[in-house]
Amino acid sequence: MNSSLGKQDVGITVSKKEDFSEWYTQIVLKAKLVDYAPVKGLIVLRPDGYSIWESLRSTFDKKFAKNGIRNGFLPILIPESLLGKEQKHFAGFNPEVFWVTHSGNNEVGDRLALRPTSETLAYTMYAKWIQSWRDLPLKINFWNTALRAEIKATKPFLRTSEFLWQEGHTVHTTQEEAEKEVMKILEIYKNTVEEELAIPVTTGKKSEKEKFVGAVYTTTMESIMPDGKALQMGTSHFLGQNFSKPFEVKFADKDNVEHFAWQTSWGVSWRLIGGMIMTHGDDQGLVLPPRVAPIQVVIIPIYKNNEGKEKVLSKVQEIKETLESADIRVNVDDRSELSPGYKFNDWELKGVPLRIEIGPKDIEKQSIIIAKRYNHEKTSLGFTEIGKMPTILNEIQENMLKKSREQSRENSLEISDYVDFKLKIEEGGFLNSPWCGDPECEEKIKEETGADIRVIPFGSENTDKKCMYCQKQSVSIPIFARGY
RNA sequence: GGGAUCGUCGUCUAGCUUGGUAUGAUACUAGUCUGGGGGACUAGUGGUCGCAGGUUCAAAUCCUGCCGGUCCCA
Repeated sequence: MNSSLGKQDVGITVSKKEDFSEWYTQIVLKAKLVDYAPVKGLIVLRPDGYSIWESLRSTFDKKFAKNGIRNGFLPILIPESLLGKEQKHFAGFNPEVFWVTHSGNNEVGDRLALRPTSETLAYTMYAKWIQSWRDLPLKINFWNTALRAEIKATKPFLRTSEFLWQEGHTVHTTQEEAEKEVMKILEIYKNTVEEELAIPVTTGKKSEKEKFVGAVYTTTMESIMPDGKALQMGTSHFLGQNFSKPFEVKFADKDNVEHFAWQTSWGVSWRLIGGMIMTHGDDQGLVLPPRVAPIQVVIIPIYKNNEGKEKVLSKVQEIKETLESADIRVNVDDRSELSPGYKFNDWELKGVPLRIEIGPKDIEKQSIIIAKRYNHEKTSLGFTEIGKMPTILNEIQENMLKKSREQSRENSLEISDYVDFKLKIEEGGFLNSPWCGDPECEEKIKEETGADIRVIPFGSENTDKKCMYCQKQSVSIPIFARGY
């Protein structure tokens, strides 16, 4: 372990294939995305991690705004009386709620929950703000954190007691309009995750058993990770009137009759970052899609002791300015105390999508060396072609999505036979298998195989197959998998 | 929910069985030489041994409790 090779301590010491869990932990820590906080289950997001989140946030904000959604902010404390107003909702969240019971030395009257989610609080406010159909639709998004106590098996980004997310809450006059909104949001989620993070997702509905507590139904997007486990990437819920009734979110319609409103809620969290790390990372470290990379291009100048140094550095400066004027995020690694080889490894660990090497030899040849992070391809590029860099970055982005699409396709199977199912689930992956719709079969399958229904893909309903468990007529072909 | 395992300079680690004030590497600082895949030499800096009790003349080491990390299985 502590061999004389110091390099083993700096980089990733296990392989993704052989020890996935340990590999993931090393990446998030060594690429300096996060560190552990002093309290169990909580993490600190460092600048390289946070800027990925900021990038996602700004993309979502633009798309939300285009869809008429504005941002607001809600406080973190919710009184117990409010949280308990919708009973199923409360029962679902209660086991993992952190409670504030004191202010200073005094006990508080009504216990205060650190928000596990904000439906109850948001809708208390909405009830005050909405009187007429003219006040609708009301569409507000909240960027905040949610707290849900995770006692065991915490993992940075994937399972922590506090997580960064956005929660959107919309109110509509009709069921149709609300349901349309649910789908619209899911569409925004899907194309953002695929375009920005280069992770393919499957969209559809959750089963009754897996839906959001309090929702009429939940739509979801699911991804398959390289270790064969499923990761829920985001959900968009149709709440119907389940919350508008207890919270009295009512409006007077054009005919002056009072109606309960129709609602939606939806969210994605920093779990998306975890999915990105798992999907693209390799044994050298993190691999970032260009669109979310804090640094897209790193330039490493190479020179022999002053000889040619000036020439190299001035060319580097010139290239840097060219790239910056094309809106590329560039960093020049001019640390003099480190060798070029060290820098190569260092930036690979951090996942920078493209590296430029430039030294005296290149100056002579009027070209630079470019190395792509995601496929380790190293080629040379003439000075005159540097303007192509934005195109090259776009190609990297697209190819990363293509590559991960292939990966997920390879990890998806259609299985109709339960014996076969039990065998294949051990290898992980998405198994598309017919199901009768009975929660009892779902439960039994979960018990016997550890796999649950991740998503019932749109368009997989109405099959002519038999339920793989009970052999009755099936109603859909859900994706079963073991999940995070 | 069940089980296993770990915590010693920033990082990795020796020492723990058999108590006597902590070893080495790397990193860091300064300088010289280097520089195209984790460089070399010289000289330095850095640790209340996770925390709190207990046993003892004496605790990194033994005992108890707590905190935190990791992995496996439901």
